[in-house]
Amino acid sequence: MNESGINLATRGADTILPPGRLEELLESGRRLRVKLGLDPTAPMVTLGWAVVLRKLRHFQELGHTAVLIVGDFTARVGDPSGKSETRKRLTAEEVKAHAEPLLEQFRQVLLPEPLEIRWNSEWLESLDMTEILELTTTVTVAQMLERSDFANRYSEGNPISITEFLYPLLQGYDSVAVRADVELGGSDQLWNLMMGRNIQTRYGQEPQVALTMPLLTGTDGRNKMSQSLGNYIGVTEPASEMFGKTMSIPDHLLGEWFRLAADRPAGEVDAILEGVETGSRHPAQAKRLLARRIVSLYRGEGEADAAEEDFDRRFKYRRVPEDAPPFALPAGDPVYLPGLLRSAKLVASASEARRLIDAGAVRVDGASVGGYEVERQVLLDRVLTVGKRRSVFLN
RNA sequence: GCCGGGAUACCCAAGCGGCCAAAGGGAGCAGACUGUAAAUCUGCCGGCGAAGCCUUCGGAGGUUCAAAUCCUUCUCCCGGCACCA
Repeated sequence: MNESGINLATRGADTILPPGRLEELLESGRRLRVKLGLDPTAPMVTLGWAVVLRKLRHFQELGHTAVLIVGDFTARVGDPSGKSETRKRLTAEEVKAHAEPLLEQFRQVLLPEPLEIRWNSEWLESLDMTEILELTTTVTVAQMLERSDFANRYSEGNPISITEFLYPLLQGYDSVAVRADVELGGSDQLWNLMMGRNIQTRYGQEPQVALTMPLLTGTDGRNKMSQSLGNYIGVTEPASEMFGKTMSIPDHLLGEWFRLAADRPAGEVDAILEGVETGSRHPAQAKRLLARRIVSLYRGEGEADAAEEDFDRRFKYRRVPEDAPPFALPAGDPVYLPGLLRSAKLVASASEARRLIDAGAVRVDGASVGGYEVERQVLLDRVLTVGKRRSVFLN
């Protein structure tokens, strides 16, 4: 194993425990089994999830086996990590609805091989009470309560269910089931990953290395990226969306995003940041580069170029977008615009449409519309936009 | 189990018989300025082919010309006490 292999494996990592062990494993020349468990709690892979997925991919690139565990069973238990209250438990149906689309997206980030995809219901569903009791002997209540999330909740008198105590045990058992050498996770997963080590030891296995990645901050620049907060970019989003959303992130996220979202090596990131700091590189230019890198990763360079051109047309030169999806202009003349905007799904309600028309935000081929009634002539084969981001081509 | 406090729009939070589609803040959307950054400023922020009407203030029922506001009841949350240990 050469130096650069270790660099790739550890690039961007937050914590790697125990110290030195990962290097040993990498140098051993053995093909490692690298585990990443993701609970299908939401239907989309965001750039946040992609951070750990890309880390897994790094190991694939080094020839190691990616063992991706779909936590279909654990999603029904509810991970307490980082939570100030009990996490919602998903039903088997919800899990199933999420899992299929997720698999496809996982494959989009990872290499086709070496890849092993496992569902943890495979071994967790059939655990009997004897084995569960066995599992529970590996931790004490005091150890559980050391975790900051539990500690806070306990001291504030908030409820902690026994189910939540079980979660890290089950996740640890996953490591036993797949014989993991390394387990990856977000930095909020460190405790769970360390529990995996305890449990592996209990089952006579060599304990895994725990490698955590920082949690990616969302497009709002404040909270970690999550689907429930709406501050995310999905890996399946169209190139122009990805590009535009990236351009809208606050400047202070540049370094973090270059490193984690665009997956660039530290040296390159430092050079760019230095350029921005010394004024030799404009922040907006750096962000363009970032956006192009991210889009290239998931859509390819061709689409990245096209997305940038589209971005310029739309926002820099304020021209009408070329990729506006078509929408069939309904019969009738004149056209009742609020109704049209609603049925074209550019707005949620006709009331909202009226307000936006009043505010001058609704345009036909770039020209503001004054009233609610518009002649058919004026709309046919034109691009209708609401603000800068929403548009349709009427035909 | 008992006593007390509470539940208001996406979130926080005022209102406590008519002037309430409901103050204020945050988030969000649109506009100005920019670099779709930050900061700042302006407007909007339940629905409806809309001077009017309809639906909303935890659920159900009631009082009243009139209820987010008063009464009854139910559900859930918070504090204290008791029970248990």
